[in-house]
Amino acid sequence: MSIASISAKLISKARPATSRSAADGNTASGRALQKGQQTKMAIVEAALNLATQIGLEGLSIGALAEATHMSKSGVFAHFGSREELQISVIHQYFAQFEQAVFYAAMEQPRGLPRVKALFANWMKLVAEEIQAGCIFISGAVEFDDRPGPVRDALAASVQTWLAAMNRSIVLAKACGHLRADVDEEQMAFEIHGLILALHYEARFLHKPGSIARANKGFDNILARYGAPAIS
Amino acid sequence: MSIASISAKLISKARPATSRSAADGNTASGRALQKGQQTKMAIVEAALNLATQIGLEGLSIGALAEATHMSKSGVFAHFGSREELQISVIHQYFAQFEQAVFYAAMEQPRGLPRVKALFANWMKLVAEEIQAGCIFISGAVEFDDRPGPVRDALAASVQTWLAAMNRSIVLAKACGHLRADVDEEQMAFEIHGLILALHYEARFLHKPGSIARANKGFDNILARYGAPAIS
DNA sequence: TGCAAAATAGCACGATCGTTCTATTTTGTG
DNA sequence: CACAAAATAGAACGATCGTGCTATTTTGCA
Repeated sequence: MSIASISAKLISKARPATSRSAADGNTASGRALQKGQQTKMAIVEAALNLATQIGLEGLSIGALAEATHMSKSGVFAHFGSREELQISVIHQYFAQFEQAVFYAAMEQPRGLPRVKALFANWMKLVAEEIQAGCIFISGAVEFDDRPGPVRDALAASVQTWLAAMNRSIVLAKACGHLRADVDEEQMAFEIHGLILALHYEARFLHKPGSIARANKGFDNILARYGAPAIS
Repeated sequence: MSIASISAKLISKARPATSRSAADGNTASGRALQKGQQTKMAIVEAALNLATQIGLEGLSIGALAEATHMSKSGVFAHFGSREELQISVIHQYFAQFEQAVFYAAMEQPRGLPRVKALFANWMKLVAEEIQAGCIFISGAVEFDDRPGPVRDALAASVQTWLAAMNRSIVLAKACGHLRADVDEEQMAFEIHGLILALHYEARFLHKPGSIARANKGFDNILARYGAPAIS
């Protein structure tokens, strides 16, 4: 059994297939149409674009209706509530994140190369998000003391990703690519800090050179935690 | 001229003394009353408590009026606009931050002891803010693409603090407490990342052990950047 | 103790929000 | 083509928001 399948199972937890129609949920027979699903996907995509810029909380159905050239109620009917819309956006973002960062790195062999690839992909995404904004970061601030299903969905997505990152570090240590006394959680924590500092200093403070500093920070971490033979 | 005075001048940039009254600003003669200032301070303090929990954007005049047992217009008259209220909250937070983190560390001798004290005070504050929330972090997300005077005030406060932190590192290097080839900006960046990771993982994810990891991360940074004699 | 000014309250406004209800249009299939 | 179901639109609701306008109360000094 390959590591890829293990980690894939880890990160891609079952989510309820973006519940079909409105709140009451297709009471009638299961005659499956498709136009609705199609426009729903388009709405979620537009909502994701809006949410990355103004945040999940700033996302309003009125603005989304205008962006999609639809009526408010037309948009609303697809989700049944604003919370459900926000959760759909989170799932959509997670799917894209999973593809761009996680699966793209699974081509690398397990161990240090995969850890490096995960970080590189993560960096690449966040670097793009200096313009667009990252809802894993903005959402954490918006919902850090606002309990409910939106917060739960967001925290679950983030934790799934961080657990996958952590697991790749554990594997790298098991492969002998890291020092035997490495605290994997500690290493993951410090890497997470680099990403957050990049997002903060580049996106909010417009500080130049932040990308290079995050990369340098990762090199420093590897120099400390890497096995002497590899460094 | 002591370092303290230099750094104090650096961090405590002139701010316009919390402009007296409402928007039109005391058109009449300069007869100085005091009751207004007093209640205004109380309002700002209550507003800060609200803002740390629900964010600067979530801060509403109605909720603030209820919290202070005043009328909406009574609260509003002290600021003239919501933006001015938000700016007052930022200045208030900055003043408290300055006192608890910066000035409290100026007692330590320049160099590594002062850098350690600055980080320790910063950690102590953020650790408390795991419950309360930090508007330097939440505000950065809320205003990272919302230009205007509120964003300007927030960015100025944060940059003032980060510059002070940076300066203490420069001094530590000049004192020979850090390696001669240390990139001070890089070191400050990595420290900032530890603080952000702590806030994220502890406040949003409720992950235990985050405080210890941030402290360990700081030790790791010192081990890498510290002068060999001190380490 | 008066009296002007400051401080506060009360009320209403336009706008926007999420949501509900009821048409109307569009879709897919018998 | 017809017909039922799905998809969308339209209008309206109660609530909340920031803000302006007008009393009314409170304050501090002559």
